[in-house]
Amino acid sequence: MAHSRQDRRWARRKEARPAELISAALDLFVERGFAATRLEDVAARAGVSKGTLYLYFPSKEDLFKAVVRGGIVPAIERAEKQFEVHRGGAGELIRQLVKGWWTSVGNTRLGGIPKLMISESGNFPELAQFYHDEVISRGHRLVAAAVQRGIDTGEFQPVDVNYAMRLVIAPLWLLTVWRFSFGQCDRQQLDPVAYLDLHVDLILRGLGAAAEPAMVGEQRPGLRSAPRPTAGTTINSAAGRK
Amino acid sequence: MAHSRQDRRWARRKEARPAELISAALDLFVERGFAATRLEDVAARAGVSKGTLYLYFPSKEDLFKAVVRGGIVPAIERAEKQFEVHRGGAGELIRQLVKGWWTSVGNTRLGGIPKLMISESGNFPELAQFYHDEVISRGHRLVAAAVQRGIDTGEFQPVDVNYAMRLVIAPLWLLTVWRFSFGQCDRQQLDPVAYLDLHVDLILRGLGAAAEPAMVGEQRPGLRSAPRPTAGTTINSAAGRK
DNA sequence: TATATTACTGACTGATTGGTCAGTTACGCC
DNA sequence: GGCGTAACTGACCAATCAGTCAGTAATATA
Repeated sequence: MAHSRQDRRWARRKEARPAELISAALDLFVERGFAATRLEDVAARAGVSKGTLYLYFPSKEDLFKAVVRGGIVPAIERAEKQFEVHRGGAGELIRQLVKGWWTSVGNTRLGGIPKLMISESGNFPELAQFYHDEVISRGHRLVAAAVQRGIDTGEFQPVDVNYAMRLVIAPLWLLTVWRFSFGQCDRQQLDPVAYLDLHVDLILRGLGAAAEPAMVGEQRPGLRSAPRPTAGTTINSAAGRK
Repeated sequence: MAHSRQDRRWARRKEARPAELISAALDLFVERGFAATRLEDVAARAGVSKGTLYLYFPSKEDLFKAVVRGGIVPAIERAEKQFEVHRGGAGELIRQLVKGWWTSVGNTRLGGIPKLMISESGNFPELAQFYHDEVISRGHRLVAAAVQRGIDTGEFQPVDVNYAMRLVIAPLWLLTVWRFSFGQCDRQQLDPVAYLDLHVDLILRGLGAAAEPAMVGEQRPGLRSAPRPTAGTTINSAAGRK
């Protein structure tokens, strides 16, 4: 044997390198932003030299693209599946989509990508377009379809779906973006799950068919206010947790 | 006379320089981000040379601070005045605060600053802290106080004000951030005023005291659903505009 | 007009870093 | 064992740009 394991200065690992480089790049891009991340650091974190990085990615920009492509697209596809499978009220669907987003994006390392994309969109219009077409517009379509379904069944009021959809996702944007920007400045840590719960409670209540006196008796089963515990308790459940 | 107006290569304008430099820097920082903005370009846009810029601002970072200080802080102070002066329901107060934000920040050049701060917060923790203390936490306090007032008067349900406050402002963040990130990618232009109107309609409806059958008869005067035109019409007013 | 003051200029420097490539070394194959 | 291939290294190059400063010219003052 020419080398013991310790002697070996490096090993050939052609298959593993790209994923390891992308993972390292995700960490550093999210942590420092695109411009402030040095490729030498990315390479070092992946356990290789800068030259090796350039064997797999022709430029810094291409590495950036690979990070975005690899991380987010699968998540949106899972959400689309979730939508197709769902049987039940639109309100419950929206609740589940929000929850799914939290577990598969918001609460993972991927949560840094939205903020990263916002920050760098100006300097990479082409990449912004890609992200918009491949992720954002699909997400928008999904949520808009859920809202539309609620309107069609009479569960929601006939609002403009395009605006309502944006109001549904706005707090999700804020949550991720916040964590990677002013998260450190905020002394009080808020519980993301409680925050999202309250958001869904409020927005569904806001969207819900008017609770006019005449309608109280003939509320549809899907309507949010009845099936869950007392509205006050539910909405206020956020207050209990620290 | 030594020089005609055309001959003169430059003029002494000590008083005007800082404001002009800050204005130029605001444009370029918003357009390109902090790292990608070259000070030579800022100086050129302000009609001076790079050396002059350094006569007024000791470093790029200090210039950045000056941009933030000069632009946003006065706006938040105006909002605080608005709060103190207001007489009327909490719902109407929130509506006015949102409207005021739109006219004095969202719909002006200053609208780019929130996105700028989000993007650069990671690389300038000290500045992020400054912005957080001087702008964000004051804005939070303001909106939280408005929500609290609504709860105290019984106009709103007893939700956790800290979470509700964030839900009130989330769509405002999204609106400004969007314009300076994916705004170009979006083919459909949405009307910000209609968007904000719908937001306020929905969130106030969501926050509103429960319209339980028993309570319908004894709604307080401040309650949102009755005083405005039919809920359906109002909420849907967004749909009408293009 | 002459002189002093200082706002302003712009070429320069030093540090950083994206990207290159000639050389080195692991490893498959005979 | 030894040979060929290609994965990998790291010193190097070139471009960029924040920040400097010796010099220039506008203006105040006398």
